[in-house]
Formats: sequence, structure tokens, C-alpha cells
Amino acid sequence: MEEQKYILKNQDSFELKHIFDCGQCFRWNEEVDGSYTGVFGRNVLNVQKHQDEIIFKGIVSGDIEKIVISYFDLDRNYTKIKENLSKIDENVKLSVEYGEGIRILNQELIETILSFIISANNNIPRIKGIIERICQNYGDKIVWNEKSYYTFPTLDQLKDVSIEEFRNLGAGFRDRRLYETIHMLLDGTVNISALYVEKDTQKVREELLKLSGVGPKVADCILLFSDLKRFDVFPIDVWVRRVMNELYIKNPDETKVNKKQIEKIAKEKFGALEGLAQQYLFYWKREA
DNA sequence: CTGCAGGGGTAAA
DNA sequence: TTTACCCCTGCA
Repeated sequence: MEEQKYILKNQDSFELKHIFDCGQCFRWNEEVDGSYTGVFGRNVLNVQKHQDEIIFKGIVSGDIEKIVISYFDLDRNYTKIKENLSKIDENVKLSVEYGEGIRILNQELIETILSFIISANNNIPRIKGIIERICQNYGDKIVWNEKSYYTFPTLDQLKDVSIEEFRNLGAGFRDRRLYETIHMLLDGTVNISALYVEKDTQKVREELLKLSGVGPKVADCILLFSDLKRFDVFPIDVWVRRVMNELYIKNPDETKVNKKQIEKIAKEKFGALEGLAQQYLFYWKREA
């Protein structure tokens, strides 16, 4: 396959660090020159920013422009979204300014499901390591510039992988969850394509919750970060709990803050954009 | 150097 | 509502 190249000029809301470091993805790595290289679908892509240009190049499985527009969510008007969020209050405005270059990627559903099952009770370096080893063992190799990259394996490529093999790759107690979820998706216990058709986010969420290893937080991350692209969810982890308590609830004992309370405030304040508000607040609080 | 506490979602008790 | 699950990190 030939290398392809695509250049975007004067693109708003596009900062490499904000996009790849805001906790939504696990397969993008910074290069020594400050660019980032990642694998998604059957594509290996390098992205660099140079003055008013964003340069994409790599081995991609189709028209690079279409692939970039879709994966980086370029058809969505983030400037408008940020304007609306900034009106809510001064803190949200600050968080939006801090993470002004965030975009929510359109990641493949299966990869997002399995990656966020691995993310449970886990930290980012370790999550990345587990995912990388799964890809190296069961994905397809793509060579670019004498370096080897591996696609995230399909369900078919994962169908004969045992619980023990996941354990050996470092998955820990999530080994069984991965195995069970893979087989629930293969045998149709949860129907992947039906999830795209269903309009009601709560119904999709209920379906995802049937999967082994998928609880409320992981389900919301899947809804927000995969190509299901639902913004009316609010993943609550330690950082989000912390920032929501500091800004709105102000309970001296943070551990006593209950999820229902946070969900209610998020719905009231952020409405249909709560998922995006969560990202700006999360990134702001975790980095600062 | 060794050992122990802490962090982090889900599922099951 | 509490606890076990696995591994990495930081600190004594």
C-alpha cells in the first residue's frame, strides 16, 4: 500500500495534545518530533501540526480525506459547541478555554468496548500495554517506514483466544470479561448493528450494560467515544466526581457524593452537551 | 533493597 | 453496601 498525505489549513479546535491526551483513546503515541502516530481501523496515520497546517500522512485503507474527516469528527462545529458551553458558567468557560483543541474521535465500536473493559480499575500506561499486546498477537501487521504496526483484532480474530491467553498478556482479572464479551457479541446476545439504529441513548446503554465487564462508567465511555457518538451521557470517574463536587456540590467528604446527584446536575446544567462538558471538565481538572 | 498502601470500575456476596 | 479482583506506582 502506498503512503497517502492530506493537509488541513486553518482548522479550528484541533490540538494534538488535547485530542490524544484527554483519555478517549489508547493507541496514539507521541513521536520525538512532537507529532503523533496511531492505528485505527486498517490505517496507520501520523499527524503533525505546522503553523496553520495539520499534516496527515500514512498507510490508509481508502481515501485519506474521507477517513480523516470521519475519524476526527471534522464535520461537527466545535466552535459553536464551545460558545454554547461557555455561556453556562465561568468554570465551564475556563475548562473550554483550557481544552479548546479537543475533538471526540469516532472510534470503532468493538475496539472501544474491549478497550474500556480493560480500562476498568486500571491506569493508562498499563491499559495501553495490554491493548498493544493484544493487537500484536491477534491483529494484522502493517509495515510503514520499516516499522511494524498492528491493527486492533476483529471479533473473528479473537474468537478462539482463551481466558488464560488474555491473562498472559497482562489483562489481569479482566481476562474473563474480555472473553465473555467477545462471545456475547459473536453469538448475538448483544446485537452490534441494532445499537446504531436505536435512537434512545438509554436503550443503547441498557444493551451495553448486558456485556460482561461493562458497568455504568464504561458504558458511557463507549457511547461517547465510539462511533455511536452519543453526547447525552456523562461518564463519572474519580476526576469527574472531584471536579463536579468542587464546582457545584461542595461536599466536604468527596466520597459521600452520590452519582445520582452528579447526573442530575449534569443534565440540568449541560443538557444535550453533557458528554462534551464532561470532557472539557475532566481534561481541565486532570491536567491542571 | 523490600514491603506495604493506594489507585481504580465491575460484579457478586 | 461492602469486598475481591490485578498490577503498577510511590513511599517508608
